[in-house]
Amino acid sequence: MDTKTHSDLQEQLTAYIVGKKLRKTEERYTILQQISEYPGHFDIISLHEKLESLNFHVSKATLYNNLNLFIEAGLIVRHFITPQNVQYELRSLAETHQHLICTYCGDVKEIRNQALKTNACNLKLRRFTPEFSSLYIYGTCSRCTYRMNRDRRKREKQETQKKIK
Amino acid sequence: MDTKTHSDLQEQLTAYIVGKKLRKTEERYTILQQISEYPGHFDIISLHEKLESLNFHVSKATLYNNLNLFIEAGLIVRHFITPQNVQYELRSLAETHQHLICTYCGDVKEIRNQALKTNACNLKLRRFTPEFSSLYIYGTCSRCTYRMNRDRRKREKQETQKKIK
DNA sequence: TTTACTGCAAATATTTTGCAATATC
DNA sequence: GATATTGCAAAATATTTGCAGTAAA
Repeated sequence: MDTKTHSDLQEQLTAYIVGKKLRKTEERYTILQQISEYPGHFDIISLHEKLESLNFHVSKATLYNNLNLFIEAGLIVRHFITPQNVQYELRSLAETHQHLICTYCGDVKEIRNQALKTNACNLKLRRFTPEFSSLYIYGTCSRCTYRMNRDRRKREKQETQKKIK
Repeated sequence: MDTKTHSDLQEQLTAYIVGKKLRKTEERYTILQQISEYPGHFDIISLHEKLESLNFHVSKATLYNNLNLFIEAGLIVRHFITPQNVQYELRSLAETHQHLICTYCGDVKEIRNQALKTNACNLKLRRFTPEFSSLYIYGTCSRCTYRMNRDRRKREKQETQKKIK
């Protein structure tokens, strides 16, 4: 685990909390600590279970509240894969990759492609200050491509046999 | 309204339906017709109301089913702004712009920036066939920036007056 | 005639909200 | 001491599912 990154996160959180005159609660720092240990995406349920397994009990409401706080503080980002599949990720991690999302099964993969990195955050826009950008590439994963081809072949075979009958 | 685009859409839908051995229902073509008239984003509720106002009654379930079908057919795309704010858009429109999403108020704006257009769909990826890509730029809209600065000034003023007392 | 599609309502899943208790500043 | 934060449960919201009836092929 990259402890430097984690203490950076702590500092960022503290700066945000102090700036907004909010309160430094144990929950906030413990939740952030656990988030910093994820090597990639996580969802609310997984995070809740992770905390429970450490005997650190927080309510879902508190998790939601604090994840929103972390998003506003720029520490994490939220990926809306589907309305039923919302994933969170450290912003510093999210900046390193793009997402492939299968339109059929909803599977998410990450790719690292330098050519796709946009300079969206350096844009000078009127009436908007960009902080972070995400590129989502939708398409068909190999498993779904295979499944669909197989189903089509099966269907065509049935058609042929019907005609023979 | 661009009728050429709309008949293109109809043709695409028919091709998809025939290819998958599905059925050409009145609902599908009427829903698609109404979608083609949107100049930008729309959500399920707006679409439902639009259809109701024409005395064309379809259930929400049918709308959801068919929007999913249209997505699979590549006619429309879905933008997950937040879990409570899911927007749809003609794919041909979505390809022309990028999205600015305010982290604080959830407001969505569109920008057209040629430099940000990626060639993600031309990528040769292993185990994935890209169809469509979306770039989301998160940040702070001018209204929220203003609101936050104003609140901070107000807070600081209160602090000062407290010390004076 | 087969079965995909639709409508309705119930079920499911996720996130938000209200409020009392607690903890931070 | 003032009030931000938490936990709990209820409420609100969005989407999916099951099933009976309808309609396309």
